[in-house]
Amino acid sequence: MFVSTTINGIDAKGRVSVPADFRATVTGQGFAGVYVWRSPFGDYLEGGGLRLLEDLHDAIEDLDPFDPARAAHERVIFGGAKALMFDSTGRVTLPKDLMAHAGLDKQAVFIGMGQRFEIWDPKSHAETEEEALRLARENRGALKSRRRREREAQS
Amino acid sequence: MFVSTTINGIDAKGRVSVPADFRATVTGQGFAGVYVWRSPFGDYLEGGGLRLLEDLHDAIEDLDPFDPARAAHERVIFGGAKALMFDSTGRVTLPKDLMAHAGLDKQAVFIGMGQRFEIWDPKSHAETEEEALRLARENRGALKSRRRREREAQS
DNA sequence: TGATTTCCCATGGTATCCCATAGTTAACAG
DNA sequence: CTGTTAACTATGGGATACCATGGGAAATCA
Repeated sequence: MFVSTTINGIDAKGRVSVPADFRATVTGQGFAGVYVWRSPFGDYLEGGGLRLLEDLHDAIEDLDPFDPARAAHERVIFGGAKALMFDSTGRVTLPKDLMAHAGLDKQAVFIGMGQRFEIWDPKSHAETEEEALRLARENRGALKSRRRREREAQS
Repeated sequence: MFVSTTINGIDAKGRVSVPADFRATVTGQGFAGVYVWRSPFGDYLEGGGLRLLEDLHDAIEDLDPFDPARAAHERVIFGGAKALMFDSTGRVTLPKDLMAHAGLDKQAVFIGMGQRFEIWDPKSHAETEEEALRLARENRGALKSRRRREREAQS
C-alpha cells in the first residue's frame, strides 16, 4: 500500500528517487519499477506497480467492448503509461512529456493513495491541498464504517 | 481494540514507546507498526493498525470513482498518513512534521479510542479532557444499547 | 561525432539496528 | 507468606546501514 507524502529532488538528467517505502511495496510484484501515466483529471501524474496495472486491465476487460469509455481508458492508461525501471539506487528518469504534463521542474511530490500514487509539482500541489482537505471534511459522512456498509448491503 | 490512556516519553531522536497493549492489538494484522496522521479536527494525531487503513480503503472504494470527494479522501487519508514501524523494543520514531502539528515535545499521551487511537501533547490534552467529559455527559442518550439498536433495525 | 541515456561509484546526513540499564509485574519455590 | 528469579516494559546511547543525491564513464542512438 502506498502511504504518506514525500518530496524529492529532480536532477539535471530528469532523475528522481522513488521514496523507499514506495519501492518496497512494488518490489516482489514482478517488475522492478513503476508505471506512470498522465492523469486525465489534472496536471499531475498517476502511477503504481505491476499489480495495479493488472487490476486495471481486469477492470477494463469487464467493460462492454463497444463502450467508448473502454477505448478511452485503454488509450490513456495502456497507451500512455510508461514503464520506468529503478536504477541501482532506486531512481527513475521521468520522460520529458510526462514532466511537461505535470509542470515538473526541480522537485516532485509523491502522494500515496492506497493502491496507487500521484506525482505533483510542489506549486500546484500546494494549491490543491487545501481544496482536498475542505472536500474531505465536508464529505466525511460519505465514508461508511464497515459495520454500516455490511448492514446496508444486506437489505 | 485500543483502550485506556498512557503517557510515554519522547527521547532526543523523536522515539516513543507505543504502549504494550496497543502493540498487542496491531500484532497479527500483517504490519508490525502503526499508521499515524494529522487529525483534521485539531492539534493532535490519529493512528491505527493496518486493519483500520484497510477498512478506510474499502469505504473509499465504495464511492463513485469520478467523485472528486473520493480523490480528496484518498489524498488526505493515505497521503497524510505515515507508516511507523516498531523497532526491536516496540518504539516508533515520530516524524518532525507530525510532532509539530500536535505540539509534541518531551511526552506523548496515547488515548485508546476503540478501533483507532489518538496522540496528544500532555498540555493540550488536559485542556481538552474536561471539555470532552462535559460533551459526553450531555450526549449520553446517543449511545444506544445493543438491544435497542437491534430493535430499531427491525422496524 | 555529438548528444543522450544508462550504468557505476562516491558522499553526507539521517534513521535504523543493536546492545545496555532500570523499573515493574509475574511466576515460583521455599 | 516471602524472598528470589524470570520476563517484559520503558528508556538511553553508540554504531551501522540505508537513503537521497551528485557526478563521471561507458554505451546507445541519430
